[in-house]
Amino acid sequence: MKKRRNTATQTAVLASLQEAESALSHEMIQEKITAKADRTTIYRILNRFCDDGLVHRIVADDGKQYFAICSECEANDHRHDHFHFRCLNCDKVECLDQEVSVNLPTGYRTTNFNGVVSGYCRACNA
Amino acid sequence: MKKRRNTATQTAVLASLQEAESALSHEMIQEKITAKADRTTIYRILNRFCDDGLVHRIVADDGKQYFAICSECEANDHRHDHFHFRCLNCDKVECLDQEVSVNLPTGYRTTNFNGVVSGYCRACNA
DNA sequence: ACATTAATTGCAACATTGTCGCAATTAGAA
DNA sequence: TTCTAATTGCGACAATGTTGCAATTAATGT
Repeated sequence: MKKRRNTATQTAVLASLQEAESALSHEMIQEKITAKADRTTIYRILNRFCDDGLVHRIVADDGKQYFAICSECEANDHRHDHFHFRCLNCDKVECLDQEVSVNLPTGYRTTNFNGVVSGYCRACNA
Repeated sequence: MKKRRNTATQTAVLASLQEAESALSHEMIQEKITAKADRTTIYRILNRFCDDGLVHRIVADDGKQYFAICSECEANDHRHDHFHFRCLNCDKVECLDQEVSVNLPTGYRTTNFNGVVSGYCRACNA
């Protein structure tokens, strides 16, 4: 693993993800952190977090990337084979803790799982 | 359902999807069809096909949209709750016929399923 | 065959998302 | 403090997808 430094922006991004109860897009993060930081920097920080296995990336069905802390990954060998739910109204992306195993044809090798279900969450479903 | 017309481009796009053994991105379609057509037109045709339930849209983990004919949907009430596999090397996106049911928290309503697994297909895995 | 009407197209412009190169900062170690 | 490499900010860029609007054109009726 490459050597890392501690910077204010980095800490702020991490904190925003830790406080969040759902996955955050780059835009949401930028709005959350008070310290002003360049768009590019935040993207780079997030990519670094992903590389380091600190955070995992979800590509939702809006084509956008969302990021969430790997809360239980340290323990269980870093699997992200669970679904996420994206609310079409409030844009919240949250984890559904339902592990899924996908059967692949022989000879296939998988490196990434990305399952997103979208619809309306309880708050927005009224 | 809105009234539709038959045009050459539309037919060509549909044919390219029917001939394909996998889901196609807009770009792949444009390369496949001989008739020259504007990028915008193809996007609009594909959106129309989706609206009409002729085709379904997959958003892969590269953030791009892929389109595939609804082969078995006429019959079984139009569910797309199966996974797709995207090869990181040859970019092919194919259906995995494994139906998945996702358990949602109460009060949630889902309108769209989007499951993509990526990795290397048999041909590219060598 | 012709006229009418509305669906479709092409073009330009635009928004958004995400990445990259490069010079300037800056955290952490010596 | 000094050095080195990680990080940042800025600008530019690529890619994807959408929209407005004028021009075509397929399908319908006469």
